[in-house]
Amino acid sequence: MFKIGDFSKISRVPVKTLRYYDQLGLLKPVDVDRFSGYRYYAADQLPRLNRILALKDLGLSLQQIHILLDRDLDAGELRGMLLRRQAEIDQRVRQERERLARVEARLRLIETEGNMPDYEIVIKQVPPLRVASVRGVIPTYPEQGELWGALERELARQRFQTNEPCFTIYHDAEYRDRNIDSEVCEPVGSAPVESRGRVKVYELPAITAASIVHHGTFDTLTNAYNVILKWIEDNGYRICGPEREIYLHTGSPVRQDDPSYVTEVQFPVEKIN
Amino acid sequence: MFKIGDFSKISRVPVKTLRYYDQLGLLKPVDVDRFSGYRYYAADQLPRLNRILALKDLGLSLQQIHILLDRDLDAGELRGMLLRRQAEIDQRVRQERERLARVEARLRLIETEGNMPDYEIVIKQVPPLRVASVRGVIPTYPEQGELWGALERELARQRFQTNEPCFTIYHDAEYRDRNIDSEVCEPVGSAPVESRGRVKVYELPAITAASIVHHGTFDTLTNAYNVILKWIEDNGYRICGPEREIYLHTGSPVRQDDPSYVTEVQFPVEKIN
DNA sequence: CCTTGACTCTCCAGTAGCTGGAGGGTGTAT
DNA sequence: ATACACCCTCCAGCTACTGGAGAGTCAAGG
Repeated sequence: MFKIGDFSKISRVPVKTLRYYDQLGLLKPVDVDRFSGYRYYAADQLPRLNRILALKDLGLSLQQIHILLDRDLDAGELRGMLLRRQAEIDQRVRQERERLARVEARLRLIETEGNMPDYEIVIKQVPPLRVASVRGVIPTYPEQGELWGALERELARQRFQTNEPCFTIYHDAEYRDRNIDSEVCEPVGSAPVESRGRVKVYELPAITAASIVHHGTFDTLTNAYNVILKWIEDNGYRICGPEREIYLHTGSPVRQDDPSYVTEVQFPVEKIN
Repeated sequence: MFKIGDFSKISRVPVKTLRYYDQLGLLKPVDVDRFSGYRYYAADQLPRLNRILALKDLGLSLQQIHILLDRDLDAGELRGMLLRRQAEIDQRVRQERERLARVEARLRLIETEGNMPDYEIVIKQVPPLRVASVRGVIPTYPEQGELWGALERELARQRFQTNEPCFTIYHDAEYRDRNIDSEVCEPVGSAPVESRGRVKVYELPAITAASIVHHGTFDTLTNAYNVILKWIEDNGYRICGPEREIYLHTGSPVRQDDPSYVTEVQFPVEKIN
């Protein structure tokens, strides 16, 4: 019979941990003095403790170990848990490697640029979005106003007012500065709005998007485009849909030259391999 | 200006998380209504939030991010943190891969054996140990008693009494059942015990050991030896010193045939590569 | 028998980054 | 007026411990 300190020395498990395992019911001392509360362990409790350590070392939680040990070590059950663990660790390793790659990319960026980048790119899940939209080919960007006008008029007619940011989807597969196939959208949630004329109401599918936020006038927005496109390429993603340009400033009339404007660009992407 | 829910929708960050970041001072809303306590965020806070998300994604803690952002993004500091992170992740990946290997080994074991093994092997750090010992070549195992006798007599003479388990070190490089070079040891801690005659008092170095605990009579101890030797080979370790056999039963007279005996075998090992 | 020092006990708080819930106030639309 | 969505604060819980306070216990030495 060992007092907790001796048992701790033999097993190389901290006293606190032994007490914690006692509390969890994972490893109860064979005897507890009724008056002093002292815990007494027996040498033949070492196998159980070692089993706990071994399973813990495989990455199982104490709860899982508790279950396994108390069901008398059912091999099938253990196998199931280990298979799940295997998959988890496998994924874990992959994630950590990707993270490592990102850290390295960031380090290279610092080497070349000498300081923090002006932009951050974030991958986000965008949920399905019910929108009212007008799509059309416009000669040049400033003429998008006409599409917005059509959309606004119809929504006003249907007595709908949004408070969510509106955005444009650019359907061209490549960049152009003339004859741009653009679709101006306004989220309508579950409001009773219906398609009519050039205005279509429908649900955009959910996407996984690389996102960048630009702060400033529109004419410097191309910077953000360059940065995010490079990022997508560098980080093993592929563009898989038309990009969205989201106008985060509040207040409707879109002018090109307000330096307080905040615009988000989202490219739907998927991971390569 | 967005209420927290809208800002949450835009940024895809849960409301609770935004409140948490506010609490930490990591991202304060531009305005808080004095009366209702409502938080109001501005679109141009998105870059900061995204920077937080990006750095978090690299695995930095919120505390580290806080420091970085509030020192105006010192590139050198970030570089330092990222280099450290890189090393951490690198090690993490290695550890997880080793763990994966162990899980796979365990799964194979289950496949072949059909159930949980009887033994668990644990790697433990054994600290330096000051011992009194008697070493000698004994014809056969039962004759170890003579060495114990010599040790006990001398320690009794020096008025020393142990409460720690005693053990034997086997110095033969390979297994033999005759003329065994064995050293019987008793830990003496910092007690005032001195070498005298055949009894040597000195400090054993710390070791990293693979350990197995055997429960039962001595004649089945070879099982444990077989299991641990196989384990060492299978798990990429190499034996790098003489093994220790530790007698964990309390009470001195060692008889061979007590089925309640608990014995631990420790092989000093090092990881290959 | 008393003291000293090592050991043990229980209980509480803290770790990181949230998440969930209770209980109550606010804002807008009908 | 009322319904409803939204917001607030505060508290508890997650994992596997770790550290500390304050108090009791044990064995040895004087």
